[in-house]
Amino acid sequence: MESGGTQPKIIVITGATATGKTVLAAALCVLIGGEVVSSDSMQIYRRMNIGTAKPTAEQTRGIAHHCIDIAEPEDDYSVAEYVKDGRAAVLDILARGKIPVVCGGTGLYTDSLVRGGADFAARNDALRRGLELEYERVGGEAMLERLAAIDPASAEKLSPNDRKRVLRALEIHALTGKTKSELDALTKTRPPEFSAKYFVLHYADRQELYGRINARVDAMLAEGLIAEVEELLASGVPRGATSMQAIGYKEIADELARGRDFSTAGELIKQRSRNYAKRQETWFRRYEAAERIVWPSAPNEADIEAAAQNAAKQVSDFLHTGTLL
RNA sequence: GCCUCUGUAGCUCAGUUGGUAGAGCAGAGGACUGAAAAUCCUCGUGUCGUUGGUUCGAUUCCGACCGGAGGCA
Repeated sequence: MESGGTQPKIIVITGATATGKTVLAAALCVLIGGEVVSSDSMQIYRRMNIGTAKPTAEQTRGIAHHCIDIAEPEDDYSVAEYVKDGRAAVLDILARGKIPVVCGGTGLYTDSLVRGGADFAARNDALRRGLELEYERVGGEAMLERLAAIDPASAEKLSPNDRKRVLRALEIHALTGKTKSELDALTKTRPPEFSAKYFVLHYADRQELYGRINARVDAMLAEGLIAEVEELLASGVPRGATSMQAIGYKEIADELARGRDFSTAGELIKQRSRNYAKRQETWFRRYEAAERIVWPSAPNEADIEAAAQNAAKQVSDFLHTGTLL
């Protein structure tokens, strides 16, 4: 792979919710002269602070954080925009001679940024609406058959119930004349835009993770998550907005409209967060070359500092090696 | 005290006109290329409340008992 080696190098810190990404990223940046580029699909939105566990002033430790608070909750932000915004932030950091540390739990955002490239068609709302109506009318089986006729490779991997993906594949074809599998193949053949060193955070066992998540949800509720959601709704953010699909927000919004039983809603939020963390873990399995950081069962400041020191050393090795494939 | 309904998977409930049972949710695992904190796929043995009876055979029918809900006094 001698075509590699010219890509700018960046660092990635990821892990399921509540694994301490934010704190570690800041500690690492302090040591290596880095700046954080968030790859979190919900911290993007302004006025959504408590429920997205946005880094607090003392957590950032004076380190610049990019791609946070860059959209309004009523906007429907997406990966497409993120790749642009994140890329711009990374290049800017690099241009200033600093090290970009991409930190966040949204695997698609992280990997899309690293991979780069924008061969795909941007989403087209009018077209998508039409496809959705069509899906309602003829059903998933029929839509999947339609996809199979033009792009059998993609169709084979999808379930007729996976509405989003079936429609997106159809949308890509309608917009570009090319199939999704063709475009996928294209992006796979060319090297990623950035050469990234991944660190993935874990707890020794799942129960530990779940306990952390549960405690964090309780803390969010205590810090005023309900009021935060009420304010968003009062200011006119529609309940169907992408931002309102965030775990913690949709459950509270539902409860505000219904019984106002916030302890039940809290349990639901914990459960959904646990489900989400599991999905994240599944996603991270693909990072075979990643450095895994496993926390001791009750990590304290010293543990975090030690992990940061260790990571800093690996970052330095990474930065000084020639080509990495 | 009497009457009615009810007791089946961790939870909510289906069901078997008698041949030992199945959905949703939870849980576990997996996928994921511009909506991703989203979306989707796979995995279901549990004394069918307890105990007698009828029967070749009962979770299913009958009786008693024990929980639960409602009604009448």
